[in-house]
Amino acid sequence: MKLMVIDGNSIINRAFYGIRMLTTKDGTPTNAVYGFLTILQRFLTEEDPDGVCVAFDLRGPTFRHEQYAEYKAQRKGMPDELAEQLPLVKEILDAMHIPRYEVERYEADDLIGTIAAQCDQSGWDCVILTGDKDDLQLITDRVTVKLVTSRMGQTKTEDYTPAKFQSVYGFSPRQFIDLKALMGDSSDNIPGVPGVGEKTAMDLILRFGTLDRIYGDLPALDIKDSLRNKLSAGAESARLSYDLATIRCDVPFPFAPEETARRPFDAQTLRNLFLKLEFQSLIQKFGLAYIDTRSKPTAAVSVAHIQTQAELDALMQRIQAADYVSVRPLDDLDGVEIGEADQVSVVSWNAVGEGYNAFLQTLFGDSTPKVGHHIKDTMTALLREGITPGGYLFDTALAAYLLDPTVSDYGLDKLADQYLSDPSTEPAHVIYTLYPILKERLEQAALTEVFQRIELPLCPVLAQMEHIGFLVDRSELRAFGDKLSAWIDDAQREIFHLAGQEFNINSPKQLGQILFDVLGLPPAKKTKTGYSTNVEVLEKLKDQHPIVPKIMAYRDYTKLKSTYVDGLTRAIRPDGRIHSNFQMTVTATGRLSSTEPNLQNIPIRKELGGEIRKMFVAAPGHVLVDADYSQIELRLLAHISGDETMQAAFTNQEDIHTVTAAQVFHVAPEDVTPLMRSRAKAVNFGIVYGISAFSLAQDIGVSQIEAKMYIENYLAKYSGVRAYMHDIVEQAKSEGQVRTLFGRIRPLPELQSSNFNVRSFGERVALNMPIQGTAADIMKLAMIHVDERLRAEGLKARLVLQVHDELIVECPEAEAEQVAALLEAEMEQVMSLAVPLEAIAHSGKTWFDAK
DNA sequence: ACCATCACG
DNA sequence: ACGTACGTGATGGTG
Repeated sequence: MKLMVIDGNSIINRAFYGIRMLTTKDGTPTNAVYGFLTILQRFLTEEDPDGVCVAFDLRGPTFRHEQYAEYKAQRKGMPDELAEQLPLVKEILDAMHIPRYEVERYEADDLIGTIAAQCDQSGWDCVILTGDKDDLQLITDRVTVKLVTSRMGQTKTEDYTPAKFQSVYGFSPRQFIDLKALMGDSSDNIPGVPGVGEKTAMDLILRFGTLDRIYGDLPALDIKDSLRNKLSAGAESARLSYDLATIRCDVPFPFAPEETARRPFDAQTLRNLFLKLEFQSLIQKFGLAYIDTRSKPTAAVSVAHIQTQAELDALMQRIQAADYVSVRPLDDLDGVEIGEADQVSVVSWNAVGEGYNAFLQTLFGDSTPKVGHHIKDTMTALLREGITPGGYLFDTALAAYLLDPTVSDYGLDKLADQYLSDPSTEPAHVIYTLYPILKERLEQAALTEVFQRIELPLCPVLAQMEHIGFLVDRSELRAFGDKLSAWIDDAQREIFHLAGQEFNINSPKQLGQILFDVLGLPPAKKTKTGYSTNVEVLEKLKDQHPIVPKIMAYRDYTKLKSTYVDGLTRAIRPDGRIHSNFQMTVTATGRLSSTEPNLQNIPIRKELGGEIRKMFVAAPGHVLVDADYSQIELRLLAHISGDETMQAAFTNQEDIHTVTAAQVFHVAPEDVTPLMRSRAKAVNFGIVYGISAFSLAQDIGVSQIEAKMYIENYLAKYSGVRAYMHDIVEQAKSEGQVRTLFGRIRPLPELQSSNFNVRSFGERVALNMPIQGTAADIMKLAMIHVDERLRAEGLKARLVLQVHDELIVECPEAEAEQVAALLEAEMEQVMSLAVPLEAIAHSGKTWFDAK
């Protein structure tokens, strides 16, 4: 068994002086509390002790003052900002059910000594967490000290065992007292021997061991007479210091290690305290984000395997009488699990046969209220089975995503661990139990609107898109692939010839060796594994050796062949169409992602890449209508920041990059050159991403000084943007998160980091997420409205793809114009901003032609 | 499993 | 002084 005992005052002191000041909105200082809790949480995790407790000093005089009036006499009281944080720490420890000890007339050290001695007696190991070296004297085979030091905001610890102590000091832990008796301690006002400092004292202890040995035979000691005289004169002082420096291990207070046994936190109280102190990141770290007092212990869950039609009928009757049930499909809908309050029923095609399809029809129909987990996926599977899904109230995965979109996995096991006090092992029952809890959590986080208005209604739209897929011209794709193969062969042959040897061009390692070792070209950059050979590096080298442009062409061809021609060909289903997966719970900003295959990164920027888009086609007699938002993120920046100059540019339908160039370069708009416009465009993008002069310079190839000037000019002209950049970061720091205009959140624990890079990243995200995320919200709403209108107007047109600011609809040729107008209108009218939203539609037989 | 690279908004 | 723009996914190579 292992006990961790914490020197409360010492750790709180470290935290106070080691971390920059933090306060709540009403000015309560919190940095010491925050630091203490961070350290506590870290070592509870790292050490995983069986018991934990904290010892504190009390304000009044101690037995040492009675012995020696000067003891700690000159020590100033702690600053008010620190003193007022102490009761907060104690309140939090109480909510964590961690015992804390303070005894009149004794210091925390003495309590720790006594606790350590008790552990020794009871056969417990003891770890002392402290920032105070004095405790090193307590080290034994069972007692170790974790010494905390904080430098530059980084908390480090050193573990002192007897061996470690011996190797550092050269003598044993108990002799630490002898050392202090000789050298004294100015901060505690322990006198030591006048005239003997650290160096002399160390030397004496190393040679003679203890105070007793030194004074036992002072006249015969082999030392200089001057030192002998000092020791002699200071004898009484040394004895006193020895006494003062000795930590008491027999403080009369009742203690048994068992009483420190770890207990669950009072999660509700703790959470409320953290909310009051604005410790959003700690709510996450301590796993308090999802607690709910109303989650009661669940009754035992029975599992019934439905075998007969009669059982199935009985189940259906219960389902229709219930407020809701949970549904979890098994093996591609060959079966389903139904969750109710105290039971789970498994229904499978194998077991019930005939009646299964009718059962599914009712179960997934509009009039059966139900909840699920990743319901969009279930809906897509249902459409494949010819069933139109409806009646979904809730999706536990989507809810968990909205509560924290930065999590990588919303598996049921994980959610049960986080949200439920008494996790059931039956997945369908977990969904059933999670529903009311997550619903309440959404409400508390003000996320209900995003859930009800955006995420939930988007599910059937995406399911429909996945179900329909995008038609691909397989034979054209194959023909293009054959062309690429021939070009790749040619390029490879020439590369081998120019290199004078064969090697794997796809291997950055081998390519680096050829370019920089064999051919002697100058390496421009390195990665952590070797030379960098990326396109920027090759671009710089392309005039220095004919092999370089060949390699660039080879890379272009192989990328197109492997990822697009071969990759997409593999994804074509028997219906000739590609059915991508639109993930709703992946991005931290609220965007969708597209996988297996990814249709959101089909080439367009380079000419040859555009060929791939020509393979995405409309069915015979149909066309594609493609509509995209123009400058949606910059328009949102203009709206959200309130910058009137930028708003005017959009309201007057001016070209934003040209206007920006005129502002940044101090010229009239008609005098803006293409180079100026393209640089201004880079600045506009950079601003949205949370710009730095370094990166902007890198991006557009100007000096850092020049880039800095562009940014300065930009922010001088768009002063509302400057104010926004400042204000949003401040707001994010105080709230621990940012929000889109529709209320979607992203937590930002990075802003609390003591690491400069991590914190800077958090600041950039705080700028960007409200913009990128609001654009995502707007697009999702547009999709819901477009889908609704297409159906309401009886059109055959259907959405097939979304690429963040672009929608693609496939429709009969005759519908093209109506659909184009409908798309533009619905996209533009999603919401009214301080600037107009603009969407432009084109149509064509291929995706390439429809842009 | 991770890295480097490169495709997109 | 820090190290360097936001959000993604697929591929081939490597240890």
